[in-house]
Amino acid sequence: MTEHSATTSAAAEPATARGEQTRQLILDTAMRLFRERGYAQTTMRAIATEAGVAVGNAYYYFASKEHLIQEFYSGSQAEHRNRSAQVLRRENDFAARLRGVLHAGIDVNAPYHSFAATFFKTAAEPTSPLSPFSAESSPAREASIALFREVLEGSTAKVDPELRRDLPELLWLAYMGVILYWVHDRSHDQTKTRTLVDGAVPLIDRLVGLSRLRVVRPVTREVIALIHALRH
Amino acid sequence: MTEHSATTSAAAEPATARGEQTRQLILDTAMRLFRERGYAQTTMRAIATEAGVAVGNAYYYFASKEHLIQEFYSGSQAEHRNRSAQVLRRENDFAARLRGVLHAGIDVNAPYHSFAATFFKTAAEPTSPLSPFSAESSPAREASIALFREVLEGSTAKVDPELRRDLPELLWLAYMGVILYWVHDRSHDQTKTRTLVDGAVPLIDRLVGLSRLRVVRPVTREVIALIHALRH
DNA sequence: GTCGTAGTTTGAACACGTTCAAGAAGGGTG
DNA sequence: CACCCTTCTTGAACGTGTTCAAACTACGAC
Repeated sequence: MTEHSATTSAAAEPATARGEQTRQLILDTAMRLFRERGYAQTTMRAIATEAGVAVGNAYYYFASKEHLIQEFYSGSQAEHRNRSAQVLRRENDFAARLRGVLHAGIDVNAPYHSFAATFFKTAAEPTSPLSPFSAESSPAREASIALFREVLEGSTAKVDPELRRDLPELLWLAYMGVILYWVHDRSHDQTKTRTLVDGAVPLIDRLVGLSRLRVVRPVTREVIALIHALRH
Repeated sequence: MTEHSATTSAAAEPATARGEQTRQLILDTAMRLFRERGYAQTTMRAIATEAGVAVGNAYYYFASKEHLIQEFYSGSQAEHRNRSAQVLRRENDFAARLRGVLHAGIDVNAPYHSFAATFFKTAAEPTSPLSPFSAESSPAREASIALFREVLEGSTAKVDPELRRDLPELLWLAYMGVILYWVHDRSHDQTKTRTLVDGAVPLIDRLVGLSRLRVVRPVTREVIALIHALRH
């Protein structure tokens, strides 16, 4: 499963109302137990029992235990967009918009911090479909990048036109960095991650502003060329 | 095991020559099988059988299957220091030294790229003792940071004195970033990671050089203050 | 030589994720 | 109503990581 993926016996999309209901029941039960006991301490048997179905039934709808988490992932992403929309409507300063969206991302995920670690563990594995870089999560990634495109485009920021095209992806990458820090953040209520955001945003803002200066321009070009060469 | 660590029934350090021998035999067998078949495809039973011992014996010396990998981790780190030493003796230009050490890091790990992903998966989990940020791998981390301190101190680079103290840690962090990219790098012979290093090093070099300029100084201070606030 | 103890080794047993062949429900078609 | 076919459900069985009580080994003390 690790070295060769692809064999994932794709779980079924429910085709009937009954199916949809069962799927939702299993998912809700799983999420509840994950929150109550943690991911590792929640067995598939426990989920099935609590949901009142057979173990195999869970595997009819979800290819694996980890795939149960992917659901929460896309759910939280939608919620992230919602909460960001408020800030984006209010602000038009680039730094304020970026800061708002980053904080919104933390807000949305905060309730799951305790088992986000487990999710992250899987996501970090390159062959995993849950990896934020994988083809399988490409739609989710694109949606997230689109959010940062909106941060930029709705703002008054003046940016090197060539950088403008790639900046949303870079901001998304920075967001991934924030998440990475957040996952490891053991401080109370993850306040340190807030500090990181509040400290990093002005720096990014200044950097982006500088990108247009004639002296810095060549460096900007260099960076852009590099990330183009590195993209998959 | 995920949410609450600590319970790790610590595996024994061999106290006799016989023990030392068995431990080494198990480790060698495991590493061979990992390379031959990949991590996931290698069962503890297979390791035990091939090594000619009982399954339980492997667990006497290694707390878990993943702990077998930690051994390779510290081994590769020693090898990284060795190989870096050659470059560090030859060069005294900061960029050249940094580039050399980063490439050495990739060289050393290249043979294990196929299953480094699995290792990384575990290392990414915050609660794991294998995490490069964990207390348990603190000695390894310190050793690695020391390597980057040598990169800096043996060089002719002029650096803001306040930054000088923290720069090695930042370089180590950049190295972690390179490794992160490398793990996900699917290009032939991971040539893209080489591109990343060759592209990023001049940028870092320029940035470090700028840190002393009167205009940039306040930003430098800001960055330093931020990373101090964020350190655990 | 016998005993005691620390160190080592064993393999059956356990828990959990996952699979799969068999069957049940549901509902359209004649 | 009888039939078929898709969709869904079941739970026993499998493979694998891990545990543990019991046994074995080595070796110094007496």
